[in-house]
Amino acid sequence: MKSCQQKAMETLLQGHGCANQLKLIMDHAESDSSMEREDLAKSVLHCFSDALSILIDTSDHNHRQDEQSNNSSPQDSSLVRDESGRKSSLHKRGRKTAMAESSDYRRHEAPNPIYHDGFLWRKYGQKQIKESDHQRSYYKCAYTKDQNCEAKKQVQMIQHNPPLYSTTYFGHHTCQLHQAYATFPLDTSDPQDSSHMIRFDHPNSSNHQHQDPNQIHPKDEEYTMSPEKAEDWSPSQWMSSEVAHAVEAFGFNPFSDLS
DNA sequence: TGCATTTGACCTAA
DNA sequence: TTAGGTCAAATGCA
Repeated sequence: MKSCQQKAMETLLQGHGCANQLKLIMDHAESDSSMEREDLAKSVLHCFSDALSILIDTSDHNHRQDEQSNNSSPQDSSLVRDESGRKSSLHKRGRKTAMAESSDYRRHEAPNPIYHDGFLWRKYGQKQIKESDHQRSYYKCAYTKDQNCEAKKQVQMIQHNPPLYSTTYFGHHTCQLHQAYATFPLDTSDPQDSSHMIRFDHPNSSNHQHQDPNQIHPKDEEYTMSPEKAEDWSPSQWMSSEVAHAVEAFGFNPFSDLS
């Protein structure tokens, strides 16, 4: 397992180096290096996506090991317990069973729901689950139709205090994610901001309307970000929780040098 | 006006 | 019959 962490660290360090190079190039924006910037942006995004995959897999593996040790009873082996000790219906019935038992099923639990995990999601449903006090949100890849990508995820609060969210991924992304990100817009209208923040936006998405599809509507009692608060955003707030935790665990912040 | 989200209805497996 | 998953019209926002 340690090798996975090391692999993730190496990937993050690689991304760190690319980000630094990008910063240097942007500091000398008068030079015609748009191609180089694009390549570096690609590299940075690729590194974080890879690290993210590694960390999610690692987290999930640990979680399953915990479950196996906690559920030593054979008849309980197919059940997942949430933090309150309640047996989740995740593996119990219907389509859920087929989805959950597929090899493409990955689950992650964190104090914050994973909104910015490097992929662009579109919410297509929300449901009150009988055995849970909280609603479950259903997301599918934004490129489901465009690129026939079948990746999906479910986000559900499983514990209120302290908050704990379960994010379950189903299927693999078959969309050309990195290709799409390669052309993401860096808003150079404000050089200060552009040198501090790399946004994981897609130019064809409606994010240019400042409507983040991953942002939960206030109605959901989830999180929204005011412009004042956004100024105080640290990487741990806008990166996925996995990457942020890795940054903290490995004792460096790849973006701290960018200011 | 176009887009994403919301939400009630419908579908389907157990 | 029940409950989880999905669809699609309605709604809201920029």
